[in-house]
Amino acid sequence: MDPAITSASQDYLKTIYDLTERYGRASTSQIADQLAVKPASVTGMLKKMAQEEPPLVTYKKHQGATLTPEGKKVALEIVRHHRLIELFLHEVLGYSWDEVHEEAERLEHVISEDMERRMARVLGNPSRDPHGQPIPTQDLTIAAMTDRPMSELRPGQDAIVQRVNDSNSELLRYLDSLGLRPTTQVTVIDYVPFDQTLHVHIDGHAETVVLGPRISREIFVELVNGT
Amino acid sequence: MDPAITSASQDYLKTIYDLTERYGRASTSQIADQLAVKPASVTGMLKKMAQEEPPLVTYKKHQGATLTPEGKKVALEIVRHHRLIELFLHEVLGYSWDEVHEEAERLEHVISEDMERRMARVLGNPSRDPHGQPIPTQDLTIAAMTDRPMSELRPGQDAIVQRVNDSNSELLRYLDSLGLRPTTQVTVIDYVPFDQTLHVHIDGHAETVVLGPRISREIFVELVNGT
DNA sequence: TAGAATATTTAGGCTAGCCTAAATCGCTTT
DNA sequence: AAAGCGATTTAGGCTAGCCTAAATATTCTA
Repeated sequence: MDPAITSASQDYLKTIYDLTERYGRASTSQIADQLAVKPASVTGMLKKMAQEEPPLVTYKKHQGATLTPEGKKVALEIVRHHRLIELFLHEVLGYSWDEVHEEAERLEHVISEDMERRMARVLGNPSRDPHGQPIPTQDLTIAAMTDRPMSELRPGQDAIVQRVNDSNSELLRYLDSLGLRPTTQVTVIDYVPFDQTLHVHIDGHAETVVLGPRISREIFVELVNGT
Repeated sequence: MDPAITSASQDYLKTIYDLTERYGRASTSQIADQLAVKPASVTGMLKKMAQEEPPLVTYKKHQGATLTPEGKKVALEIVRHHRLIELFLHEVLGYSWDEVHEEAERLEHVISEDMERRMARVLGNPSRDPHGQPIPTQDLTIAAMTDRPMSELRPGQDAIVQRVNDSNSELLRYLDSLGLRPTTQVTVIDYVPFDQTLHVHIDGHAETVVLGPRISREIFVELVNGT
């Protein structure tokens, strides 16, 4: 048994993938934050993972971690598990979109490849999870996203919500109460640079809502035509 | 965090429950066999589990382990998980009855009570798993079985298969090929004391099959009327 | 009742992942 | 160039679960 790939290392790989997607790099302290462990523990774990055979991460002191191609495969495998499970829980077992993440976090490490394929088939080989996040295909390629954070929108622009980060269930419940979900169309009415708030009209709703940057940065949208 | 109840201790509790049901007691070496660990490890683990607060097992040297009421609750919880998952995999994801056990062994430790209830509802609060084993109810009571091992049948007796042990997938495939499943009716044609084989007619099949004691002890049947 | 079988104890070792605290290193930014 | 922050190292400790081997104890069975 060379590699093992424990639950803990799967979490590290997933986190590194995630941070790299979102911020371009994965620093020790960011990883520590996300996994709720201490930076010293992360350093130790990264060193160990980098010298496994085959190595799943590349680690250079003071420069955080990068996934090797094999590491990225493992990460995408877990991401595929996670998102398929989320959709499955939503579609088949009636979970709401704010309840699926926690359950998926535990299940993603224990389902077989067979179960993964069966779920995918029952769901019709879906391409998005309940939050609009793309699901890697069975051969572990993931659709490139062309959307942008809603925080970049400015007054007059129309956009359609594509996806939302899934890990904050309180945020998800709030967005749901506002009617902000994938496919929802929004129009920016106003932007206040001082506190970076967007005043947004949500399609089908009378009232305008005000979104701070902590929220608008977690929502990704696609612009509508030439706005 | 007092009790923890790790995956490992759940496995011990389930095994003790199982052995007690089947053989009336759970000895150290039986537990060790079932869990594929060494007897010395079992002794250590049982001692630790017996002195937790609250204790989940009662342990007396050289007399194996017994479940306390709390321990039995935990065991039945896991059994309920296991059997619901097996049925769910079979009904919803199209697993055959010999494929479900292994997947359920891993999933049973990580699903939430919420997921358990949702699966039960989707399945219509079922009372039996794909092997005919009774599923504990949500309040953790389990139907008392009145069936007997097929090995006790004698020539002339008619019986209906109720349930089969689930852990040997090779056996399950073989039984399936014979048409021996829950609800199947059988008639005993002959019994050979020398090697304890039963010669059995299986309803809907022309040929008589011969079952050795290793097989007939794993199948539980209900006698038909006064045979 | 003796020997066989089963169980226990002891002593030590292992992996996996975490933790702490304190010291130090190195990059970045004035 | 110095300060400050982030990262790293070191040294030690922890839990959970296993393992081994050998000695001993108990219970069962012939």
